[in-house]
Amino acid sequence: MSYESLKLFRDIAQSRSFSRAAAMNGVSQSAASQQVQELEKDLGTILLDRSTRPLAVTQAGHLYNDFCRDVLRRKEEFEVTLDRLKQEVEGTVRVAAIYSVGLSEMAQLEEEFSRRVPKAQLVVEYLRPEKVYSAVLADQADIGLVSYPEASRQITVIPWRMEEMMLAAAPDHPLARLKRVVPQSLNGADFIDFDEDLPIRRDIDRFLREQNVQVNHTVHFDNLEMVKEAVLHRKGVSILPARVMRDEVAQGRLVAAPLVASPLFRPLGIIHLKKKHFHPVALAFLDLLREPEFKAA
Amino acid sequence: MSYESLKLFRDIAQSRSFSRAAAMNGVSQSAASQQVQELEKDLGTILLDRSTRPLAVTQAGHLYNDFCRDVLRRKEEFEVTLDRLKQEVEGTVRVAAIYSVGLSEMAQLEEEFSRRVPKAQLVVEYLRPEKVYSAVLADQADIGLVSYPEASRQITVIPWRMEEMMLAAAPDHPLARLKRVVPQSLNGADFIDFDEDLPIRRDIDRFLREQNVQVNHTVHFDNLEMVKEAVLHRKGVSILPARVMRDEVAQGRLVAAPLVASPLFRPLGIIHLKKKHFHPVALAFLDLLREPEFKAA
DNA sequence: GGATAACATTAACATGTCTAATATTGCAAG
DNA sequence: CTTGCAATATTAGACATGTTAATGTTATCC
Repeated sequence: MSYESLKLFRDIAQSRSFSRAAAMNGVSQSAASQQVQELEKDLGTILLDRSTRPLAVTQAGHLYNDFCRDVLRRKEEFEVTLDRLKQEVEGTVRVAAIYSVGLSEMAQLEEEFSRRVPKAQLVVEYLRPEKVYSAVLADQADIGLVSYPEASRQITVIPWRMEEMMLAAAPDHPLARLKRVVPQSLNGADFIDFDEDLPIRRDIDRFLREQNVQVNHTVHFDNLEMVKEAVLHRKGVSILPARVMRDEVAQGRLVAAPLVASPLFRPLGIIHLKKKHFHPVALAFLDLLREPEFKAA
Repeated sequence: MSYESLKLFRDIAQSRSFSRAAAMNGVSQSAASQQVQELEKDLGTILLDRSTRPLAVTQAGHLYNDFCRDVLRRKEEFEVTLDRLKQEVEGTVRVAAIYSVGLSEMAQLEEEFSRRVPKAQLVVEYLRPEKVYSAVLADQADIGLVSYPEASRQITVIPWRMEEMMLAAAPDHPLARLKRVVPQSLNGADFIDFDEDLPIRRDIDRFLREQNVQVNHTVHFDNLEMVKEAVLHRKGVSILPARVMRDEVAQGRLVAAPLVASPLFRPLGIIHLKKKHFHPVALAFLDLLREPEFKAA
């Protein structure tokens, strides 16, 4: 049995002709005849009465014809539903990102993406870093955007961009007058930290140690936004990615000074399940992410 | 696609294992794997996620699984309905017979048949000869029982039995005293005829002519029962099949005397459509009809 | 009763499907 | 992190199934 056979029988029963139905289905009359004979042998019943012209459909033939119609209709239904699902799934890219990738950045990305692939839908969710990992692991997000990305058994990392870190200070802070900062300038300054278990904290600590700088550790937070907020409120200085301060700098509420000598970078990465099969739309989004424009932004 | 494939996929999805489902369906694990791969290629979608143990059914996989279940259920339903139809149709033999085959004869046949094939049903309809032919032609009867059977383009004849014809007379008729009748005894007798267009009439006329007998034609009827009735009422004598007079002879209401010299026979035949496909139960009935017991009765 | 149009039959052939053997992969235990 | 086990994937060749083209048979019409 095959869908072609079902359709063929249905057409034979409807047109009351083997040859016409065979032609309709692009097979020879012989094939049609043989298929029905085989079918009748299997069922142990005559379905069509060929001893009259045009042929007659027997009672059992009508039952089988109804069966064919029902199955073919159900198949159509399945195919339509599947297409809808494919459209839905394959037209959507689900991204989980940490807050600090920047909303304006993502808005720009979304705009460009919908321009290039108009039928696609981009769903971005902003989550705390560990939630980004679990969203990707649970296949609730196709792609994750995180800082200091970590690969694991199930997760693959694609390096995305390196964000330059700068000294962050309130405009009226003494250090704010410096256009460019040598690390030693920070000696003894009140410093706003990240929590000790965060990779960014380890990176900054390493940097300060290498530069032989001793800062005055004051408060610490588990996320970048709170650190920035604290700097804004003049609780001290910190070292933050330049890009996340862009708005505040433009508004004159914050000063970002490049670190001379040895610059410091925060790596951002794209993570996804190793086993993930990306559909074309998702691949298009990945391509977009990796273009210089967005890598550099 | 085949029902086996549908069942296989359903079992894979349910058991969440290729190998178990393959074993259940009596095929190799390799075959199961290949079938699903082919299917996924056709549909352009992943149905099962094998990168986890046990495997996971994707959203599309669930859709397809539902489709499989529905089709298989519909197939079961069809098969049950078909079996019922077969039981109904193939368990019934429809017979159309002329009146003069004899009710007691047929009752005996019915009894014997239901003893041999208990699940079978025999439907006998008594009709005038031309109605028997049209019932067979219209496939309203599987088998027809007629005298002087005539084959045609669509009808096949199976000779059934030859019924000996005897002189029929009322017990007090002068000819009733004869144990055996030579045709010449009939010379000048009042004779009750069949209508001229009936084969039995032509047969009797030929017989009388061959024997150089001149009878006195009185009334004529279009059927055997009326002729017998007329003889009973002493309107004259006639020549009738011995068997149809059995009851009246036993009751002493009629005398049946064999015709010596050249006996006369009425042929009975089984007729059916040339194109007819007899099912086993019908064949069993035909076999019964053709057994010596019923051929000779 | 012969012509013709439809269905059946046959044999050669192509295609698809299965099995057996083997490679690869996911997972869990050491 | 490696190793072993169990599950799935891959491959090639045997086998079955379905198709075609040619030809035979049958129903119907005139």
